[in-house]
Amino acid sequence: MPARKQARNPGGRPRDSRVDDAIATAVRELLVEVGYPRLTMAEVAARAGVGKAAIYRRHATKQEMIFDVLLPDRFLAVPPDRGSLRADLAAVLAEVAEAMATPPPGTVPGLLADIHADPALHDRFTERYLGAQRRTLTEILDHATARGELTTRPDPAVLNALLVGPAFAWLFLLSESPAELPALTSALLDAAVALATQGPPAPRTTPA
Amino acid sequence: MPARKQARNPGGRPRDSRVDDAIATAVRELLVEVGYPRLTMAEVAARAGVGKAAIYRRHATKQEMIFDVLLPDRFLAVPPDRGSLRADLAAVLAEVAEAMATPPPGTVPGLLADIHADPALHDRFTERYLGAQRRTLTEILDHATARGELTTRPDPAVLNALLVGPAFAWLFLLSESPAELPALTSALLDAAVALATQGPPAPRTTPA
DNA sequence: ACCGTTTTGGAACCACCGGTTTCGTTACTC
DNA sequence: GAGTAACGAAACCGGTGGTTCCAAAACGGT
Repeated sequence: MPARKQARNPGGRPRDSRVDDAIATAVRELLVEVGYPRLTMAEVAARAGVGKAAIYRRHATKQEMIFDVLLPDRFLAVPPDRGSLRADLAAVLAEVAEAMATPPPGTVPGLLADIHADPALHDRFTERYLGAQRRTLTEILDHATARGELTTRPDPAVLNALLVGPAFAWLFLLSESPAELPALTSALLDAAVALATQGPPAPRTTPA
Repeated sequence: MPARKQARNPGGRPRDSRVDDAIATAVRELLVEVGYPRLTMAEVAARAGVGKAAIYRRHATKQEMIFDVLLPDRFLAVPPDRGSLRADLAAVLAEVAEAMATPPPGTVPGLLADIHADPALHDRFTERYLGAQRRTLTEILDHATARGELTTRPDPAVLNALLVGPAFAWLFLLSESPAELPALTSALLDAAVALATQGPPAPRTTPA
């Protein structure tokens, strides 16, 4: 049985918050140095200067440890209304792009593989990350609709895939440089907003 | 030192091709049943009815074994000219989408994580997969340019990210159903072709 | 001041994994 | 028939994830 995540204190020694920070820092450093598959719990403990027991008291498994370090609770807050559909989408897309581009290249795919392999992790990811993102996009669409910027209201999931997907493929499938991400997302946003305001493209004249 | 991949026979017992098939089948089955991270070489050997030595005689590591099984040499052949930009793009996109959607959900992210962690694998992936895809897209753009379907010629890597990315995110980030992939890619193609033929969208009137 | 509770770093422990090697056997070429 | 290499099976090794135990230390309640 994995260790519990939250042991409430009616008494006894409180947790040392510097241990939490040391673990998180060690995980981030080791992800950069050895990559996701070669990260070991023993090395995290050694790097952080803590015992393995202190780690397992906070995180049940290696996968959850990395998940917790990379996706803290305060991920994707309520979106501020920036006055236009494009600005709103640019803000959330920039936040997602930065979250994907910050850890070393193999980290996000590795974490996704573990998420797909473990139903419990998959559920946590769905609520914490996808749910928040869906709510954010829905709110952005509400604002755009109120402004009259939309001719049709797209499905949030489809919109999410269309916006985040290219940056995703750019970084992890093509292994291209994060430096060129802003240009890619900017062009993508121009195209998406143009289509959304002009209505869907005319049906093609040549048969498929 | 890992075992060699190709030991040519001037004499001696030839390789049993049924062993190759048994290994590939076992890998595919086990990927479905236990997922990428929990696939073990011992179980592949047991499932295939084969000794571990026979596997390592063909594939140097577990990562390369899965890579070889999932991305055989004959991946992405020369693209037939289907007469229109949309049809050409639809053909290559359908092929890529099928390759991503066929193995179980965690497989592609897991393989990508290993590819990013191992420079040798990364090189093989870049030439075998990305190189072929880049050549295919370049050829498609040549045909479209000759037909006068393009106002500006996009960069193949950007085009690749814009086309494949949404399907990528749809399957592995959002964990949505592969059944709805054709609708997603079809709408995406309509939009992309409309933009490519009409020229880039008009610059936005509201400031960013 | 004392006691019970909990966390601390450190170390030991276990089952298992990836990878290599060895074994006797089998199938093919020269 | 001699030589060679692949075959299935099994043993082996270093290392890993995860669990548990330990004595010391830090806190709240009384």
